[in-house]
Amino acid sequence: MRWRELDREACSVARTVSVIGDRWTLLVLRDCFMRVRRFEAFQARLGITRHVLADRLRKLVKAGVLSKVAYQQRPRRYEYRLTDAGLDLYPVMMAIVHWGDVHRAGRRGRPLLHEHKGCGHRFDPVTVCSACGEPISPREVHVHAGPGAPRQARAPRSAVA
Amino acid sequence: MRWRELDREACSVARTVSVIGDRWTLLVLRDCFMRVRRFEAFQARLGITRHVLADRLRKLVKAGVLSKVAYQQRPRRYEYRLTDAGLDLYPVMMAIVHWGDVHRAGRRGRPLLHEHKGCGHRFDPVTVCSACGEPISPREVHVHAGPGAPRQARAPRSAVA
DNA sequence: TCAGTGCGTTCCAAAAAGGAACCTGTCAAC
DNA sequence: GTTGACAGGTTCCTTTTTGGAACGCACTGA
Repeated sequence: MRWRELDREACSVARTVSVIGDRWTLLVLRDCFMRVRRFEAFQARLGITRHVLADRLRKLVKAGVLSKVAYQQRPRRYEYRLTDAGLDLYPVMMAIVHWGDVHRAGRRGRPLLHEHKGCGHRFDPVTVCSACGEPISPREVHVHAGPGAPRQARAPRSAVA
Repeated sequence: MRWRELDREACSVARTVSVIGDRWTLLVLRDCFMRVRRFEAFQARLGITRHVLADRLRKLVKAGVLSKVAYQQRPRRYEYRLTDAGLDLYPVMMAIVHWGDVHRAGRRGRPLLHEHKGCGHRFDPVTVCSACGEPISPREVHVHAGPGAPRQARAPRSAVA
């Protein structure tokens, strides 16, 4: 299977991965959430080659995750900002950060701490059920075929995808 | 920056991405959560080349996300199962699935539906604050340097990483 | 002995990434 | 009016990583 075919799979993981499933793309998005917006800034922070950066930004714009906004005319310059769809990737980022905090913090501890402005406390992200509010775990979830399932899909009895 | 240097960054996103930030790795993990465990099964489902599959499984085992368990002697055969650290990636997977469900479902609707055994309802994953239980959004989060922050880090005033 | 199964490895061509230099507008200073 | 700087790319060439198909090995069972 090639990269371009991924988004045609009847699987939400495959479709999302076709947008963000790349090491540089994930790091670019991390920086976007840290309010980095300009080509030179991404390049300096990431140490990515300019060629690859241009490619990734183009793809993210095309995917509707970033938008290119002119911040100056003559010469015309653009910055890249998260769209609403891009902001919706926040739970993905937080889940990634949290896994790293728990499993890769090293002996010095986690690099950053998060504070929730709403309640004023340090916190960790927790994934809960939208119906009952309890935290979810793989063993407590059943999966059923949805309306967009491939025809004749046998119910996959799985925990996720 | 090369792939191998990523895990030395003082950033939980970079460290996690150095483990799972690859299109095939994410799809392999998706299948792991769907109870796929054997080399042939991954290969048949994913259409990944055997070479790359062997490489990704090796890396995931080395990273402590999967473990190799013998399920038969003579000839010795192994299957790959999620470790506890691997199971902890569940929130990442669910966040990815959910983004795909919302933004890439297409007109037929989402491929799969999730049911929470605990409460018996269909649900979506929601990311909440561990302190107050409210859903979190990028604008409501402040970031502070933690104990593992790089020296002289100016507080990055950012939403995530 | 022969076919089949499970899990890889090897080999080669094609695609993607790394690295450094170069190009294009525009302004401002010398 | 030439030189430099800045922002945002593009070009060119080399090194790595994939894709694809074939092959190897250790068994089993007929």
